[in-house]
Amino acid sequence: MTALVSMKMFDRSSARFRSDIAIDTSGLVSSSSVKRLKPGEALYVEGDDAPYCYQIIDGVMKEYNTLENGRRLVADFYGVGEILGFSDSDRHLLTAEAVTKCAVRFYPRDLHLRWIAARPDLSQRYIAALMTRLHRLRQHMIMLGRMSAAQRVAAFLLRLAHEQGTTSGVRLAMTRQDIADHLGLTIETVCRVLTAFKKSRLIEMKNAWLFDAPDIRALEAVSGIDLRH
Amino acid sequence: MTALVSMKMFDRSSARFRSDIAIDTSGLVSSSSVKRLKPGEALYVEGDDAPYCYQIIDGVMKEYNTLENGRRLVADFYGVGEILGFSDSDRHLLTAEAVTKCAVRFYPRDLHLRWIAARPDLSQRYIAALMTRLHRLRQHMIMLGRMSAAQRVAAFLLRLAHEQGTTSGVRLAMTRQDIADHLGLTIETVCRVLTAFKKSRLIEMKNAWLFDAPDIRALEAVSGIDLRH
DNA sequence: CGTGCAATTGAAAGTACTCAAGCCACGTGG
DNA sequence: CCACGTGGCTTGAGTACTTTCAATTGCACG
Repeated sequence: MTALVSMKMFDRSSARFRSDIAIDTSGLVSSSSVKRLKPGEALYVEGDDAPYCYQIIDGVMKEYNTLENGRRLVADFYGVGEILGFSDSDRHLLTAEAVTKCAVRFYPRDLHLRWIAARPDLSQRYIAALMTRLHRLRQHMIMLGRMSAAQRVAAFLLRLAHEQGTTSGVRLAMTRQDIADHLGLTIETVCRVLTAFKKSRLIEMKNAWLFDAPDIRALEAVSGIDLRH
Repeated sequence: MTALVSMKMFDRSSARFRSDIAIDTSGLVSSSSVKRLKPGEALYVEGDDAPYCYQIIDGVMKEYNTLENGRRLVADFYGVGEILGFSDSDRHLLTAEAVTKCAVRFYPRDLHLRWIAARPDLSQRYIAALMTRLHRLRQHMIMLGRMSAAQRVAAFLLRLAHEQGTTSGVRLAMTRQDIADHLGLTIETVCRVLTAFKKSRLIEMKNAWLFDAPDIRALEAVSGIDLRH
């Protein structure tokens, strides 16, 4: 009865569902419940108490925070198997919201932490998961600090293709605004770059939320970095 | 004989030496040694094995990585009491280099981890330290993704003033290039912004490495965000 | 077949970057 | 003691890229 979600540290080569952040929570399932969310519905809000940890069972979620000037920064998008809320203090530092229809399992946060603290091996795993997230953030910082709009969008498309394990029919679950806020760009710039990619045959789009990347190498060349380790 | 360096989670109001990342390492001192570094000297290099953890005894260090295109991103600067190398996997993900003359204590990393794993309370602290660093990175991401050059420089100056606990004679230990690479700007832009700040009396500079901020409020207004929690 | 939201496109403006030169403090060697 | 070289900082001019503001188009839904 161990519904193990293995944690593949620093191995994104086959991370179809980004299981590198996932943690084995089988021992906690007994004390968990499931919540369903409609697109746009919030799971928790910045500043809220953080009594629970959440694991995504189905759908895509995003975490973001809103700045004083009304601008937004989407910290990251999360897919099936990923844990949310585990890296915050006792209050959530970000808002989590459903991008698509979602189902999440949740269980008491203190239980999660106590349960982990009691088992050194799990502490290690937990620490490793935090380090993975730290590493991801660093990669993202490089993007925000040192890459052009085209490079950022290319890198983002590559990430999606990679996660979904395909180069044709890759799904853009999030809006252009979400992408823009994730990449530190405006929505218009995202559109323009996508249009430029289409014109130069780097990608093809059946509709606004589905694209093919016929030549991954070319896209990687545009992105200027490769995200493998 | 407990030379405690307390960890003040999420309390930077009195973080003169950013002790929020510091960890009590008194139990490890016996198995540690001290290394001295000249400015520009590397403590470890990206890709190196990570057999040690380091605690800064004196001086200022920086961690950065270099990109394919030769550009650089300075992840962060670290002062007395802070721990380096603890948040990496078994290989360093960043290069650490002395900004000023430095002294660091170092001890075996696996010992550090095993020692921590054996004590649940310390696991918690370690996890908390990782979360603090995660939070810091997020703050920095906001800067890189959503703030103008002037806002970034203002925020950086405020951080230094805050860490050094003074508004007059604040020391810029790092070069303009380091600052630029930390803020995701060019060296020229950093200079121009500093000049603009001088002209508008937001700061005064005796020389290139020492500044006064007579009106912190005004500087905070320019930065657009305040870094308190 | 409207209505409304999201995406796209265009034109103008602004911001930060690139390249290039000048400045200044400091250390070295004649 | 001073010319010279070096490294880091500053400034200027021109350019490229991204944003802003303003329509327009496209698509899903009632």
